[in-house]
Amino acid sequence: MTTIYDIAKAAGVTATTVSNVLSGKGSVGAATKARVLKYVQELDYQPNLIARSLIKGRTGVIGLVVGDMNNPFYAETTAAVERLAYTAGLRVFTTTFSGEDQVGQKLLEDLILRQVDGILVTSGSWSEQQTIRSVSAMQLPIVYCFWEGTQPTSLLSIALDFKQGGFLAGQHLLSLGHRRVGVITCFDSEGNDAHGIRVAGLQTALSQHGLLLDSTLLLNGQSSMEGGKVAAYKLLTHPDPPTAIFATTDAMAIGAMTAAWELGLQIPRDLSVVGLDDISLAKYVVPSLTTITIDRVAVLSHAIKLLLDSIDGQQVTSPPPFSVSLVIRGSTGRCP
Amino acid sequence: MTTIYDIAKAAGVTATTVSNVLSGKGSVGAATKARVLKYVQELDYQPNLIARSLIKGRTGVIGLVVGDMNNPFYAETTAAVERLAYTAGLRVFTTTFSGEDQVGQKLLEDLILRQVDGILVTSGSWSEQQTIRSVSAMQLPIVYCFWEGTQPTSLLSIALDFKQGGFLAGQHLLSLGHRRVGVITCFDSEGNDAHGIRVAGLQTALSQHGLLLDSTLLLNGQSSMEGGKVAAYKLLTHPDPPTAIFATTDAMAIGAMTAAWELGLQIPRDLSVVGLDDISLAKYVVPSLTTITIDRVAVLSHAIKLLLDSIDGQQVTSPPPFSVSLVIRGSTGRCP
DNA sequence: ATGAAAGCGCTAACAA
DNA sequence: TTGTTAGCGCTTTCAT
Repeated sequence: MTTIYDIAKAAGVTATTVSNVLSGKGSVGAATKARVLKYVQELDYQPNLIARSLIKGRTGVIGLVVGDMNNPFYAETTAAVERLAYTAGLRVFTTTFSGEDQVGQKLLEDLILRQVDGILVTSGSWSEQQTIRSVSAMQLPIVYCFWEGTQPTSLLSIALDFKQGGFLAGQHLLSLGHRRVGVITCFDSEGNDAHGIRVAGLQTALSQHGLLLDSTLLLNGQSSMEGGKVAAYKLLTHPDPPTAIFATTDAMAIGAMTAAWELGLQIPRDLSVVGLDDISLAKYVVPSLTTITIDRVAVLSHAIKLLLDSIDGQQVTSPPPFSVSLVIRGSTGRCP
Repeated sequence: MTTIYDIAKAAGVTATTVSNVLSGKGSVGAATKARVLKYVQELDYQPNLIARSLIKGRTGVIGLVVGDMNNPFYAETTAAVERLAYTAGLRVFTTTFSGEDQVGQKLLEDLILRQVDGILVTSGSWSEQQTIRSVSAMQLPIVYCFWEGTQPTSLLSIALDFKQGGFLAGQHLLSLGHRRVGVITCFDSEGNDAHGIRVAGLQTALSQHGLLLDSTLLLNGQSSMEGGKVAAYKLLTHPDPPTAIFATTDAMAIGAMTAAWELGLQIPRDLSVVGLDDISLAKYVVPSLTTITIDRVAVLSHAIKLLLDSIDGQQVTSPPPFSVSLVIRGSTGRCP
C-alpha cells in the first residue's frame, strides 16, 4: 500500500503538502500540485480511510440495524437506506438481529466499537427497543424508524400511523359487507404484542359499526409467511370462521393466502385478505394483495436527514407520525 | 470516550499494562490486573476498533457485494452470510450494486479503502465480474460466489452446476409430456446472457428427446418479478404458445405466474412453470413453485472458509461446482 | 512484572 | 507556499 509518505518522498515534498493537495485545503503551488498528483497516479495511491477516521473521529459510516432480512419488507428497506445514504455521502454498515437478542446486543455494541457516526434502526418491535435503549446510553445519535408505539419516547424516532392503517383496513372490509373479521398479529420474543396499535385501529373501525372483535379470532404468530399460514389455518378451521382476515404484515397475509388455497377456499370469493407493508411482492401474488402502503422513501429520507443533523450536533426532534394509505388490489371482495 | 490512558491513569499504571491485561498477553500481576479490570468496569471502557485496525492492518470485516437486495434470493443470501461470518468471528460490510455499474465500482473501491480483509461477491452476472476483476488487481482476497461461468477463472470462485439445473427442469417438464417449452432468461447491463448455461442445460434435455428450443420462445427480461411478468405475457400471447415455462430465476417465475393468472390461465392445469433458486417465497406462492434448489448454506460456508483461508495467506483453490436439485411442487403438471 | 518509546497513516495547528 | 510538530487510540518491541 502506498501512503502519503511514499508519494511525499517521490515528489520531494512533505506529507502535509500531499494531504493539502488531496483535500484541496491550504494553498499549494500549481507546479507542486501537479507533481504530487502525478505520483498519486503513478504509485496508485489510495487513502487509508481507517487512518482518516481515527484522526477525524468520524467514519462516514452509519450503522443499520435490521430486524429480519428474510422479510422482504426489511430487505427492500435496507436497499433504500443504502441508496439514500449513499447520496448523502454516507456508507452503511448493516447488521441483522438474527432472532437471538444476545447476538443483537453484541452486534449493536460492535457497531459502536467500530465508531459508526450514528445508528438507524428499522424495526418497531419492543424487545429490540429495550436492547437499543440500553445501548443508547452512549450518546451516539440513533434514530428509530417505523416506531410502533403511541406514547412519546425519548428516543429520536419516526413513527407511522399504524393505527390509521388498521382502521383503513377495517373500513375497507366493512364497506365490502364483512362483519366477521379475523386478525393475525405477531408477538415479539418477549411476548409483547408487537403490532398492538395496528389491531387497535381495526377495532376502532369495527366499533364504529357497533361490532366487537371476537377474541377467538385474534391470533398471533411469527411475522413471516409461515407464521401467517399457521395462524390462518386455525382461523379458517374455526367453528365460526371469519369471512375476512387482516394480517398485520404482508408476509403473514401471503402465508394466510396460501393456507386458504390449501383449504380449498378461493380468494376473494370465499375469503378476503388484507395485509400491511406493501412489499413489492404484494403486486405479484395471485390474486394481488390489498394492503396498507407506506411511503418508505419519504420515511427513510427523513430518518437519514434526522440522523445526519443529529450527528452534526443540531437539536432535532421526532416528526409527527407519517400517514399510510390503503391500496385496493385483488385479494378483497364482497362478503359472500 | 474512555481510552486506555484514562484507565491507566486511574489504575496508576501504563497504557502498555492495560493493553496487556485486556489482551491477556505479557504477564501482569494479579493485583494490578484486578485493579485495571475494576477501572475498566467503572469507567465503562470500550476499545476503539478503528485504532486497533490501524495498527493491526486488519479490520475483522469482510465486504459483501450483493447484486440486488430487492431480489429475495440475495436478501436471504445476505442474511446467511452475515450469520455464518459472525460465527467465524467476522463482521460483514454489505454493499449493493444499485443497478448502475459506476456506483458499484465506487462502492467496491470504497470497501477497499475501508480496509476490509476480503471481499465476497454473491452474484454471477458478467458485467459485475468485469468490475470486480478490475478491482481485484489489488491483491485483496476475493471470492466469487454462485459463479455462472463454465470456463475456469483466475478468480477464486464457487460455481454451481446451473447447467444441471436447467437440465433437471427440462427433464421434469418432458416427463410430464410437455414438448413446447418457453424460456425466460435475463441479460445483464452489458447485454450478455447472464444465465446462458441454465438455458443450455434445458436445451440438452430437449435435444435428448429429439426436440429443439424454438428460438421465438426464448425471451429475456430483467431478473425481477416484473421482468418475468412482461416476458411471460409475450410468451403466452405467442401464436403457438408454450405449455410450460422455465424461468431462470424464481423471481421471474413468480412474475410469469402472475401473468398467466391475469390471462385467465390456470396453473398447473393450463400451464406449468419451473423456476430456479428456491427462494423462501417459492413455497408460499399459489400454487407453490416447482424449482431448482441450491444448498446455500453449504455454498456460503465454503465461500467464507475459502475467504478466511485466503486472508490467512493460505494457498486455496476453487472447488468443483456444487450440484443442485429439483424440488417438485404445485406449479407443474401434465401437459394439457 | 512493568514501563518507555516508537509507530500504524493521516490531519491540523502553527511556524517559517 | 511549504514544513514542523503533535497527536488520534492502540499495540509492540525492547528495556528495566
